[in-house]
Amino acid sequence: MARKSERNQSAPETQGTSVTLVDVARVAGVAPMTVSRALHRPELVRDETVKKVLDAVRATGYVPNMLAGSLASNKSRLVAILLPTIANSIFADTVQALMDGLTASGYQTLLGLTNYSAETEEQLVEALLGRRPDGIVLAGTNHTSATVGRLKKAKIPVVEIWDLTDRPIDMVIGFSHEKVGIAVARHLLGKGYQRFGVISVDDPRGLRRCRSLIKELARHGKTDIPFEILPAPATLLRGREGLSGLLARGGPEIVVCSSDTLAQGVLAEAASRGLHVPGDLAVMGFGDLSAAAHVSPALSTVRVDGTTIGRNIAGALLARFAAKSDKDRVAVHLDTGFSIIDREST
Amino acid sequence: MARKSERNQSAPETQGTSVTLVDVARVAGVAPMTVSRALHRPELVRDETVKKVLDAVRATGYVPNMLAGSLASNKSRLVAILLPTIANSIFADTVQALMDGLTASGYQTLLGLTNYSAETEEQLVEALLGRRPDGIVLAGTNHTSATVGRLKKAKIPVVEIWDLTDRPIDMVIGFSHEKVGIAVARHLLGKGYQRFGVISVDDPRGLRRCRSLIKELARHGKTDIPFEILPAPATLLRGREGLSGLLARGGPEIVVCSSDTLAQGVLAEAASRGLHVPGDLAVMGFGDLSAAAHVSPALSTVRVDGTTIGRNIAGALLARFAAKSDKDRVAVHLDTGFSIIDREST
DNA sequence: CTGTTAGCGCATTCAG
DNA sequence: CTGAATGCGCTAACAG
Repeated sequence: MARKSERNQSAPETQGTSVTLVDVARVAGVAPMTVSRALHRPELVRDETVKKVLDAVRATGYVPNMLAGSLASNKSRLVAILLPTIANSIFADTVQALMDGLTASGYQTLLGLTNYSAETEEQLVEALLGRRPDGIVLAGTNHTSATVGRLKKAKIPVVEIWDLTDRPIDMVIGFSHEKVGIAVARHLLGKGYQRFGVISVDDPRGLRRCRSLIKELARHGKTDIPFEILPAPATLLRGREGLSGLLARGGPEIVVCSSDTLAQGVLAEAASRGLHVPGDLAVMGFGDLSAAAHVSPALSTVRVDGTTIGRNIAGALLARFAAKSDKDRVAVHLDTGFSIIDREST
Repeated sequence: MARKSERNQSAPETQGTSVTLVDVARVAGVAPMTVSRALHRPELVRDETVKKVLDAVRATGYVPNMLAGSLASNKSRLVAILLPTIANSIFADTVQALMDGLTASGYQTLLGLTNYSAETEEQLVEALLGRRPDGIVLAGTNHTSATVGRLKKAKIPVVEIWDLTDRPIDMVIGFSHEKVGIAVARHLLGKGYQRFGVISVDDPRGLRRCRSLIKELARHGKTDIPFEILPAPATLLRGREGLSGLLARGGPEIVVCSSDTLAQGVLAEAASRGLHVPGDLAVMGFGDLSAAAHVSPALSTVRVDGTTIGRNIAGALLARFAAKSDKDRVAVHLDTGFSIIDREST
């Protein structure tokens, strides 16, 4: 069972069995270490030698084994990202920008889907940590204590996103869902609305936005707000169901939705019932879906800039990766804010 | 710089520096190999010993280093997935089901976004192959020859999805976009439509569906079909723009869209212009978005069951992973089909 | 059922 | 600028 490589050097790309650094080194007529350097730190190697190595790489079809590299260097160039779901994800823009930033710097992405379950998240964190990622990104700030413990012990940069907390595991980049609720309530009250309706899917952050809204409304004397909670994830159908539910409970003037997707469903249901938006019914959404505000000229929404958030996350991680000493470890606690886009002119 | 572990065994979970198998073995009073077995093949170890090991694992906070494990065993338990984009992805259900299936079997997912570029895909494949994934999933069948070469040399299961081809790299699970176009054309002609309009984003598969439709219409004497092509990715705004464009070129009776997202945008634009669907304007979409068919009771669509596709992909990969000899390597070339859901009763 | 031996493929460290 | 030695943490294969 001779496994040492004795491939025919004159027949390039002929074998499937793994080509190693040693093979490349032999073909190039240099030491393995020189190949490694030529590939990763070419400035330390004479141009001529680099060229020989590169030719040998092409000739052999060598693909560096990053498992071995990561093990030896104790750096994986891997970032784990944990999201609730990929369906209709409000995180889409954030993830896109984050991954773009990481990829541009040579990092790769491990994805895990928690399905809104802190227990699932715990298992995923445990498993993903086994890959020794250089950093990890988690949606939200609500984790089991075991998860938090693991993460703190891992001694790698952790970014909790799309939320804020006073007791972050490490870094936080997000905004206050309570503030969103309050801001929306005040905004709508300021516009003179009297009869409210609220629709949310059963997502922790969405619920907090809506509950905060309802609480703020109560503070202004508006109580017993009809509130429809539907199963996650948010879909257009859920939005339609939500509006149907609200209408059955007496039609509101304004419907606030926990997400743009839901709001789109509400618009669809309104259209099919012949309700004019915003004349008969005003609708407010929430999200970073690029086109959300364009669904209907009449749809208002809370806009969060996912692309910027994603870039900031990538930036925060890359800065940490580049940090030499702990002195360089900037603390990131970023309130990314949000804005209310009001399309209405009632 | 002593790096060998000499942690205080009585102070559990006290250190961040990596706990290794050897540490656990020492605490448990067994050999390292026994720890490995107790963790991965407990049926080969006496229950009592397993228990000792598990206790030691908890006491030390050990997290197995899968980089080392993968290197030694030549199995990474990693699957790479390459998609065009994560935004409004028509693949969402597919990916969700695929990842669920893989996760349930202990596999983890490396994600890469190609942005609809075969060159980007090529670079990603090269980089991801460095992690030595046990399998790889690619959206579509259009790849650079370098990509194909790399993939074939890698000797791992490859699944091309959401399309069909006569010359697959390895396995294929998808359907014919040409057939979709033809089927839609015939269906709509059969319903008596005369004036067609088509909207697509600049996505290879979407374009093929639409071009096939237009070609089939031509075969039936309908030529010069207005065709709006907009920049990817598909958004609601693109749909609105598309309809505006078509209306400027003389209103069609029926608008066929390359995706449900686009169709939703068309519905929104139609609503804001006071056009009744399907009375004034019929709309046809395409996708696997769970709620798409519920946007409007009047929206027709081509339905592809992404969840089933995802399950099949996971199944095909897992079967390959389990295959002992090449004899067990089932060839998978699966036409998953599609169906036309017609909501209209003109 | 458990232990021992020998690497997996690479990068760190030091010598030249 | 290049090379040689050493080991990252784990598991396959074999021995007991």
